Amino acid sequence: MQNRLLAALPSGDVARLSPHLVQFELERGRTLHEPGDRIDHVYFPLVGVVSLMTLMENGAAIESAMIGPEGAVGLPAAIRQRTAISRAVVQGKGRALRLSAAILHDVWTTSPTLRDLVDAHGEGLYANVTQSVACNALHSVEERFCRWMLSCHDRVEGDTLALTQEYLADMLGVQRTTVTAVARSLQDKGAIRYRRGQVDIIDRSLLEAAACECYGVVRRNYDRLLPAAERPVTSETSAEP
Amino acid sequence: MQNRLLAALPSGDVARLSPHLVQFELERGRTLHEPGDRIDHVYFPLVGVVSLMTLMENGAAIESAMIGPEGAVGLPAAIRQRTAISRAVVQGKGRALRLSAAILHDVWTTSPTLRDLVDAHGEGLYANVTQSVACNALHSVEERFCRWMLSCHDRVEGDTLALTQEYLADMLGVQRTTVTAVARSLQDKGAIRYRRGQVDIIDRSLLEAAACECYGVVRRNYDRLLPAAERPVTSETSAEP
DNA sequence: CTTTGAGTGTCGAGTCCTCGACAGTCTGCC
DNA sequence: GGCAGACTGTCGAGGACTCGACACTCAAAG
Repeated sequence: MQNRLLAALPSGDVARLSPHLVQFELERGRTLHEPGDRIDHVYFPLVGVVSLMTLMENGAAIESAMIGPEGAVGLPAAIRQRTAISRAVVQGKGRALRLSAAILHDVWTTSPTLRDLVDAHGEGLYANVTQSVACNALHSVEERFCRWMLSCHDRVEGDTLALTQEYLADMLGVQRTTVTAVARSLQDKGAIRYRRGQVDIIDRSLLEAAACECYGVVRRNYDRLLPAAERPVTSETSAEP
Repeated sequence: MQNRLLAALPSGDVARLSPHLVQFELERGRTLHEPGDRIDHVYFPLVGVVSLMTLMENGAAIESAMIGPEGAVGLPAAIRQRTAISRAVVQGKGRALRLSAAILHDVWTTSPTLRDLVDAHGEGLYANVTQSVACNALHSVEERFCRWMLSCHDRVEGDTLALTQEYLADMLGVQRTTVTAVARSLQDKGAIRYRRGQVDIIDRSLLEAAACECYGVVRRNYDRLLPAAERPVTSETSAEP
């Protein structure tokens, strides 16, 4: 699996960037930046998920967007040389390529393709957040739970997600007991199976049926804006086993 | 009252833009663009509010952001020559300056100040939407009602807002009966007074006390990113009568 | 092998908000 | 002046989610 932004760059740009791309292990729970931090590095996930969290004054943190191999963490802020406005937390184990913001900015000034990609990424991210505004106001916890599982599943390898119900409750901004009830119900339906800190996706189509439209809307947006993923993971394209 | 983006431009840029700035009346309820529309014009509100709405498949529309004299409608899409992703609806009567996207793009290519302002506007808007994600998940209807009233009050002249409870219910994504109850309660407290399709703000400090933190967070963000408003409207800066 | 702590199951009271329904009231228009 | 339509008031049943509490279970560390 590869990063869709890097994959879309012409070879000339890749040649200029690659000497500065550093392999970086995404360790679960690690914070990449806090609100107010200056952005010195950009992370291009290859596998794995990074959550962008909005912090509230009482310490609550809720996910505003999820970034995986379709994007990069810190992109707009790095280019504009600004500070971060959210907290970026590694959600699931994975790998990324790290790049210094200065190098990225250099290449950005001379590469129209990179500029286009940065813009496309920004638009996809904005559309994602915009959709979440509506989603959090209008959709049930079960719908949002399923949307979240699917988004996550798209961005990692395999069908097992390492996360606790408490963690997920924070992401969604609800009580743990509510997550427990929803998870239980989805397990009874055969959509997922979970153990301590681990969720297996058993039947993706059941999740898709129970998720709100927001999952598909955001996904189609990215597909429209960025070159196709190397390994498509939509159910429509999956072959029989 | 003036548009903060235009006010921050150097005189050379203003000279190039002003022949193409057209006075435009913001009429309540008018749609400036729909999702998917090509953006041919950008609107710089002088007084009044435009709501950016996210549309759902079932026809529901919910506000993702509010734009007034601190910003512009269609900015990022016009510069990048992309299509709109939300519906833009005029919320309250007002005036704006309209500018062709092509002209804006021309000046943008040569003016670093304009590029900075566009970036700042984008960051403010993104921060606004991000905050709303959390707000919609965590805050009560009364808190969000107050946040909305304050945001709106900042962007119009006078203390009277022309809007129905049904309209506001749509914006917040809740039932009208809930809005009625909240409005009633705030009127009893002496914060507002309302009649058919009209709300007077009686005691702004009561609204501020009942609003969630999101109002202040977003406002301070814009103040940090853009040059100060001509007519500050924060309670802190108000003088005694 | 035991202990410890993290993760999950469950319960129940209580609150917020939904959803549908209908009655009243104001405004503008004919 | 009266009518139609838009706007607001109110009610009540019901559902979704909160909030605090406590018991249980598993996994890893000692």
